[in-house]
Amino acid sequence: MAVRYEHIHTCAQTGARYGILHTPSGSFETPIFMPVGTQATVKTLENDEIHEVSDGLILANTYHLWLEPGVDIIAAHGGVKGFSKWDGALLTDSGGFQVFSLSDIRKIKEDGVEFRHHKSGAKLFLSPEDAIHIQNTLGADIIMSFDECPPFNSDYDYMKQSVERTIRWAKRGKDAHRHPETQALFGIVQGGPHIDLRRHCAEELKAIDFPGYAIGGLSVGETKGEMYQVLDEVVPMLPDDKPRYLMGVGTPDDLIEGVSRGIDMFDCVYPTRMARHGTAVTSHGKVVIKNKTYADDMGPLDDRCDCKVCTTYTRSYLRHLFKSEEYLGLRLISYHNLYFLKNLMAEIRQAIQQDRLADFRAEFFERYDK
RNA sequence: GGGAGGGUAGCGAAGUGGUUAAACGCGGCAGACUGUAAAUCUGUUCCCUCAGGGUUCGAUGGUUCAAAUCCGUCCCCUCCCA
Repeated sequence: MAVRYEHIHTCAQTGARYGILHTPSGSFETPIFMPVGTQATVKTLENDEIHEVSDGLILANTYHLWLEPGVDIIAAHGGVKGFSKWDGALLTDSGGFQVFSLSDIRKIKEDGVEFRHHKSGAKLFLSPEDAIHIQNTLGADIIMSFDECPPFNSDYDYMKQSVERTIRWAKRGKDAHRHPETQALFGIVQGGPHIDLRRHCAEELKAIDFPGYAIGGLSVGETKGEMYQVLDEVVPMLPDDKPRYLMGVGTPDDLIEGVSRGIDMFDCVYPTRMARHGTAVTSHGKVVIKNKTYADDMGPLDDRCDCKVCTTYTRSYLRHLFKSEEYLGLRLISYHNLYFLKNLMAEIRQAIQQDRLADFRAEFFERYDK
């Protein structure tokens, strides 16, 4: 197996897990947050900075890299890591989410998905086998099953049909997988809000046997309460000796709630996108740095943060960078936001080991606004 | 001195008798953003006690039921010719 999960401790207060994820590119403490670098770049940051603000495991996206620059160019570099010169660990998403997010220009068939290129309009086709083979070439340590991520509120019959297809695609993907010894293929549990469908999907995927399991189809517009309910039900369905990955989740509160429910891995665009749009994530909540109130604010972005941005620059300066559309602003907030989540996860891990995650959660929300 | 064109909300710029507090862009002020088609999108932007009311379109005096829009006078700007 390419990836092995070593369970070390369960928080007595919450049931949250502390463990170590062993991968071909290193071992990582969990729970872990993984920054997203869709186009083989965590937007605005360079590799040495990514190391500073992450735990060394990041994402890239099959769909986008397949289209641009194409598999051949990446293969010529020996894979995504050779291409971007990222020397940490890597996970690639399969493109399943893009089937959902580009839904107005796709046709889902049993054999795969017909897309229209979102820029050129060219007709493209991606099968579960293609998605795995592309990921085999991209060369990530962890690769994902090609799933369908339907809208949360899809009607039951469609959701059932979709889940069945996702299960069949998962099996086909595993059969097509060429490097199971160096790349761990994770299955993805779908089913929307329907617990029976979630259970069915989880059982079938466990029967196929994957080295890790993801929960998909969440953080797609449903309420937080709905998401937590699904987690409450679904996490216990997953094996204890395998990593559990909640896809697409990354607000500070959701990370804490997810960990408390037994999740080990997260990824999210949230910190980097918010940063580029001018919002910092801090221990006190969101700071919309463009707001006039920060024009003459001599304080740091987050008075509890020790990252180089918070220990160097004033809010006033950061606001100035955004108001004058200077690139440095995007970089600095991106850096801080990721650092903040990295630090948050480290605190969470420590709290789990000390059996005090519930206390930590209470303390965190005490000062965290909204 | 002669000729031509202009002065509209913070800026630029439409509008040339009524449905105009006045298009649109920029700027300003807010909001959204969760497996990244996103350095994007949305709202708002004369004043107030804001489902209503009050003052506007260089100034001033008229015409009209009604004017940013028509007429008179004045002020200012740009360009061309001397």
